[in-house]
Amino acid sequence: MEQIAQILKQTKLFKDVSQELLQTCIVPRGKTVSYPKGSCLISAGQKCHSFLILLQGTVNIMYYYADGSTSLSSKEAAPRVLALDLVATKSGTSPYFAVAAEPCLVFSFPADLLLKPGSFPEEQRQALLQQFLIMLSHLHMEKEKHLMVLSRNGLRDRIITYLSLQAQWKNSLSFTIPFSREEMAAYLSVNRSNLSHELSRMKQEGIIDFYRNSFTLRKADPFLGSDSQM
Amino acid sequence: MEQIAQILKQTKLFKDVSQELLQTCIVPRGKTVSYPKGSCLISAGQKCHSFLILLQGTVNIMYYYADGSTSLSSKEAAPRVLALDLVATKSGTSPYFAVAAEPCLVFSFPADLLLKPGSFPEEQRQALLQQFLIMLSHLHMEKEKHLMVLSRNGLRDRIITYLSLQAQWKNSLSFTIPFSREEMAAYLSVNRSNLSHELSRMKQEGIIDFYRNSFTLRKADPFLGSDSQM
DNA sequence: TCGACCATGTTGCCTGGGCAACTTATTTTC
DNA sequence: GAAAATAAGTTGCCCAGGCAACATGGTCGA
Repeated sequence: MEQIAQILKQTKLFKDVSQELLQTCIVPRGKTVSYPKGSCLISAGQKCHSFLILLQGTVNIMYYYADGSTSLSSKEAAPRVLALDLVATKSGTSPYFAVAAEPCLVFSFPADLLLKPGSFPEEQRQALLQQFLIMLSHLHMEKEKHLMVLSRNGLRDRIITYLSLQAQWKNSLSFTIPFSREEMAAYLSVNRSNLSHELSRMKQEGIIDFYRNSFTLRKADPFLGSDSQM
Repeated sequence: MEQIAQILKQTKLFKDVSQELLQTCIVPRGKTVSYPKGSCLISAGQKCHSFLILLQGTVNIMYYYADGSTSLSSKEAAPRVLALDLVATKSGTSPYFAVAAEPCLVFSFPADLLLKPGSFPEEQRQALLQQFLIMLSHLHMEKEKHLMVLSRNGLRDRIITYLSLQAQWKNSLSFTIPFSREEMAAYLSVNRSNLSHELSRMKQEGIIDFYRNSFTLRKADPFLGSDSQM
């Protein structure tokens, strides 16, 4: 049980909160649920007014469309706060699915513990709200980057935009991405085999180098990477 | 000069703040700048730690790429708070350009007026931060929707996804969109003439009806629109 | 009322990239 | 460590949609 508070403290949200406080104010008011691989932590259309803390496992944030097709928005690994963006809205209605990519353990507690005064020392609560705001804006920037990628039409342009943003974010021309090829293709919303093909071509042309999910940009990339975000 | 406070109060951010308070706490600490059509209120890479309040005019939020191509993220009309998403981040670095689509008048003030205590009655400030959070999450949802649209590959799928989300948002099968055809094409990141063409085809097939920027969905759309967002 | 201008709609050509079918590499299982 | 399973890379076909060039209709100023 103290394990929960311990993992909570590893999240960006709670990093500055004492484990004791978490143990007394948060842990007793939430609950822990485990999800088998493939199950949904959050479904589109569902309302969510609780913070979900991913204690163990990884989840994919995905969009599902009427015709059965899907697309990958992001991949989140424990320890991680989910549903940040949902709890701040009035309705809390999710546009996306959060799917367990591997077996997950999730601790959830009502968002009002943070959003409303009372259940927390007020000063702490203010600090947490501040942190919440920062995390939300961070999440927002991730979406902006994704939009920048998907706004490009050509396959190669999409790849370059994505890799450049990654390099900028990691502040290095060499970096690893969190995706397998298939996931990368889903994130870029392109055909997997074409993606592989184009990557090979770009390697041959000396633009990039890569092995699996490790990439290196070879030529000066179009983005003059100063500091990136956050 | 009181005009400024008056327009400020029309924004979602300040709607619950008295005009007097705005006049004393905000207006004297900010400045007003006018931008000719086509000029940049915010450039990508630039740091922004001020709230920008669009008093008059409209701006396009756009991404610019190295090869000169652009894409349209959104269109904002006065009265409106800009740079919401930037001020919450540490660096405040913008990934996008805010371009005056018509002559604009902008009032800006340091974000710290809200983010840090001192320059505002504390209770008011808390309420404003709360509102800020809601607005940011709203903005975030807009990006989510845009992502859902751009994740679709087919032209028709993109159109349907976009129109369905609009219908859901407006809570009606008939609605107007804020875009001209050209802007709509830019938002959808598709070719304008193909967009027109496909729209016509869809009209002929009885799926939709439209005239200019007024649309009506004819057939049951794939999204079971309950309440949408916020 | 006319002409100029801009937004929207139409047509056809051509290619980028989706898709399927396959090969090769890598990891897992017993 | 061989077989099976999974992930990555390769090839070719073919059509959706980018692009250009043009047609139409709507708006505005004189």
